[in-house]
This record gives sequence, C-alpha cells and structure tokens, in this order.
Amino acid sequence: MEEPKEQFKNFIQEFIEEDLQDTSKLATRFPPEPNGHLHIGHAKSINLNYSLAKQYGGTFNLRFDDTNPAKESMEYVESIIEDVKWLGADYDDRLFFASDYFDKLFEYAIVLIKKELAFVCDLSPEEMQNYRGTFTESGVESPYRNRSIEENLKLFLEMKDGKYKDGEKTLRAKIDMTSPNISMRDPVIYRISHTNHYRTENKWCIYPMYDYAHPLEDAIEGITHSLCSIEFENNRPLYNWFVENVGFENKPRQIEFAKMQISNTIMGKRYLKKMVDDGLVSGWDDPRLPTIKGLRRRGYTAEIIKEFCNNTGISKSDSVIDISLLFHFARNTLKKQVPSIMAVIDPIKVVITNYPENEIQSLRIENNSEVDMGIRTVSFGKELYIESQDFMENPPKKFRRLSLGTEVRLKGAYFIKCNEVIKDENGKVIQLNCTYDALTLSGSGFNARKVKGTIHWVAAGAIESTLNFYENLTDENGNFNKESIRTVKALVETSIENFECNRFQFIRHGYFVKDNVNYTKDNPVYNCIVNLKSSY
RNA sequence: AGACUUGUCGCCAAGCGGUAAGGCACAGGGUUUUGAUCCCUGCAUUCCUAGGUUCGAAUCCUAGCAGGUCUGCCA
Repeated sequence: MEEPKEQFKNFIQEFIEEDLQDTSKLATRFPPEPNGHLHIGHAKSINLNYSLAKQYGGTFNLRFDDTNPAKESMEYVESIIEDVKWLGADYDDRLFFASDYFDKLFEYAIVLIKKELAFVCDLSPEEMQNYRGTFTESGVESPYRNRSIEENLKLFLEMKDGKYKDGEKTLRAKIDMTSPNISMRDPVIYRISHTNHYRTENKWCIYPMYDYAHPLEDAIEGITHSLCSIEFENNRPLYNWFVENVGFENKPRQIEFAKMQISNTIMGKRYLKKMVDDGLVSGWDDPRLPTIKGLRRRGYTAEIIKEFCNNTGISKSDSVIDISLLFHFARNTLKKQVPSIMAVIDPIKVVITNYPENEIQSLRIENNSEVDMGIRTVSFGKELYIESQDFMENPPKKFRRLSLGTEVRLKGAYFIKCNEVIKDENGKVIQLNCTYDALTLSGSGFNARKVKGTIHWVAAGAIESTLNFYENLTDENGNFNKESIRTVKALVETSIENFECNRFQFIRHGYFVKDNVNYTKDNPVYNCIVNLKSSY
C-alpha cells in the first residue's frame, strides 16, 4: 500500500509528530479479536495503521487480541491472516497473540495487588451492577475492597488455580467509585472462566479483560500510537491508568477515530454472522457481503480497497460514506487495467437478411478501454444478438440507438438498418430483420453518411455465461431485500477466451470478474462487480 | 440526568485568527465507432444557533441546540 495523500494528513499524524522526536520510532498495530471475519471497515483500520508505519519508517504489528476464549477460534485467526496479507499490509514477522502474554499479564496483576491497586472481589454480577451506581449517582465501594495484600494474593492465586467457579470472584482495579466516568469505577480486570482457550487450552481458568489487557499488550510490544474506534474514548483514562500503574516506561498513546459506515451496507459482525447462519447468503465470502473475502470474490482488488480507504478521510465525526464512492474507486481503478469487451445481457436476435448464408467474417476490433489490450478478432455472421434495450419500436426523440427504419453502427462492424420487427403471440419483440451496408465496414474510411449511435453486439454462437448480479442487500429502509438478488444469462463475445486476465469491462454493463470458485471453461461464470451509470 | 465527544454543500472532508481546498453525487457544455470513458463549466457570501472579543472569526470566549459513546465478569 502507498502512503496516504498529503491532504489527508490529519490529527493522528499531528499527534505522532508531536510525540516522537524521531518519527521512525512509530509503532502501530492492528489488534483484531479472532471472533469473526474481516470486513471493509477493518480494512480501513489496517490500511491506516500500516500506511502510517510505512510512511514514517516505523513498524506495524498484527496482534490477535484473544482474551475471551468463549468466542475465539483458530479458523478466524487463519482467515484474518489471509485477509491482512491479501490487503498488502506486511507485518513481516511481527505476529503476536495476547494469549502469549498471559503469564506476563498475570504478573502485572500481582504488581497491582502489591501496590494495593487491585483486589479480589466476591460480589456477584448483579451485586456489582448495583454497587456501580448510575450516570448521575456515584457508586458504592465493594465490601471486599480493603482486603489485605496477603489475602488478595492468596485469593488471586486460588482463582488461578481453579478453586472457584465461574463468576464467583473477580480481580478488580482499585480506582474511584465516585468517578463520573463509569469505566473508572473499580473495573474488573480478571474474570474466572473455565473455558478451553483455542491456543492455551486449559492452562488458564482466569482471563484478563480487554480494558486491562489491551494497554499492557500495547506497552509490551512498544506500540507508540494505539489507534482505536471512538467507543473507547471513555476508556482512555483507564488505558493510561494501567500503563502508568504497572510501571511501563513506554506509554503508548491511544487515539480514537470514528468507525467507517457505508450507506446501505451491513457491517456489524453479529448481523453479518446472522445472515451467514440463516443462509441468507452463501457464506462469509458471498460477493454481496462487505467482508474482505466477499469483496475479493466480487472482483474487488486490494488496490481498489486501498484507494477507497485512503480517500475517505479519518475524523472523529460519525460518518456514513455513500456507497457510490466505493463504486467510483472500483471503476476508477479497474478502467485503467481491464479490457472492455462486448456482452449482451438481454438479447434480441438480429438477422441480417442481405448477408450471405454461412459466411463468418473475422473482424478486428480495437479495444476501447484505457489500457491497450491490442486488437482482438471477433466473428461476425448473418445472425447475431443485440441488447434488447438498444432497440425501441417507438423511440423517444433523443433515442440514439436502433429503431424501425433507422440506421446504427454495430461496434467495430457495419451500419445496419432495421426493416422488420417480428413479435411473438404476446407482442414481444423476438427478432429484428435488418440489412447491412457492406461499404460501411469499420475502419474502411466510409463517411458518406453518419449514424446516430453505435451499439454492441455478439455473434450467434458466442459464449453463453451466467452473470450474477449482486446488489445492495438492503432496501432504502435498511431492510434486508431478498428480491435484489438475481441471476442473468448473457452472451459474451468469443474473443474473451484470448484474454488472460480475469476481469473485464462489459460496455455499458459494468465490470465483471471470472468467479474463481465456479469458473470452468464450459461454464464460465462472471460476477458483476460494479454497474456503470446508465442514463437510459 | 452525569462524564467524554462531535457538529463546515445531498455524502465524505480540508481548514488551526487573514477573508471557505478536494473527492463523490448532481447539473450543463465539448470530444467520442456505444448515452461509457475523457475534457471543460457550474455547484456553501457561508461553516448547528445566538451573543461577545477582534481591524478581521469556521477558527478565540460565553450561552444554548442537536447527534454519538459509556451503567458486560464482551471487545
């Protein structure tokens, strides 16, 4: 990934430059809990942390914050590693696990106990809630708050040794029950959970809480700037309290910024999980999902995601980015690197009545994408297909495509004129009988008359493909919209076989990618990844 | 209600006391063998509101208003 553009130099960079006399000492991290798959919101954080480190010549760590064994698994670890690598965030050998720090974290808790800054509490969850107070009333100190250091040490060791059941005791920080900031009201730092951890298995039955573990993990790794989302703002004093009181020399700075939301897009982990579990989508890599795996399968490249992340800005204000911006960066990136070919999604048969039977011509067509993909050869014959939308029997005034009696150019081929419309018993147009003018071949220099428009076409015998259109999952009210899923067949020009790339622009239909999962030569499947704007 | 925090165009977002960048979207014009792409042009006398300080305020002060977060032994 490249460094962010200069105009997006923001408050985070100001902190960095203010705090570090030598900015190459910058150390950032991406600290996911392995309890789900990454989505584009995570990509933004990954990109930020990684590109900042890269920009200043600092370091970037990937750390799994696996302090809650109930939700975590190796499957998620592997998935996250795969996605982080695919996104291009190179963490080198700097892969860490909070669970590798469990011994240290335990020792630090003992330090706190010895400093009389932590105590073992016997309050039940309900009691603790009552003692905590409310937004306006201060809390009440736990009756166990003044146990001696020796007793706390003994009890804490017993907790560790499995003498107590889940929920029976906790280790709490001794801070201030009257603080207006509720996260400072003697927060729990260790809880008992006789749960198998996917890495440490049954070695531990007590696990550190996020609020305690996270700042210390950062401090241990020498992180200088700990970026997190805005909901941790209230926890910052606590973050600093732990680093300070455990006695770390390295004091990371926590900086919060707003999570990215995208319009009409479901990003919440639990909602994504529900859709996967309920079978509304085919899996975490369903191309309709904003997961990294989904986007990848949908045809997005890491570069598109990077561009999107780099150009949407970082701030503290709640923001919902319009999904059209994502589409814009997809188009903008791909148009520079993919060939455009002709494909007909909703075909009408065209018969060129004055064209010789059984004569197949090879026409050389220039690519009209930005990249020079050379000149390709496409067969042209008596029967072909055009887009049904490109024909109107009774066209409005400004219609520039084919209608009865008018002449248009077939892209890269000849002028044709429609003379007869054939309909089925329901009045649906099923065939157009046209004539062509052999003098008008593309590239022949013919200019005796002009034509209002050019349309794409595909010769009979082209590859038939299935196009899966994936649209937004929700309607304008945010409700899940099953109707938005549809599969469409399309005819694709045969020359597609000659292209080695797997992404194409289908003129006026958008960008498509061969779906690696389902693709076979006999049954090619393309996913529509972005619809072009179409104004007709 | 208490603490913390945010409020600049339809959506993002620069701006940090010197007279409102940029992108998306939108609208108009031009080029075009596709109504795409490309190229122009337009798009906040005004920065949540009201006062105040100042030669000068989106930027500083005061008071309001609106949104977000926090009362898990989740992260």
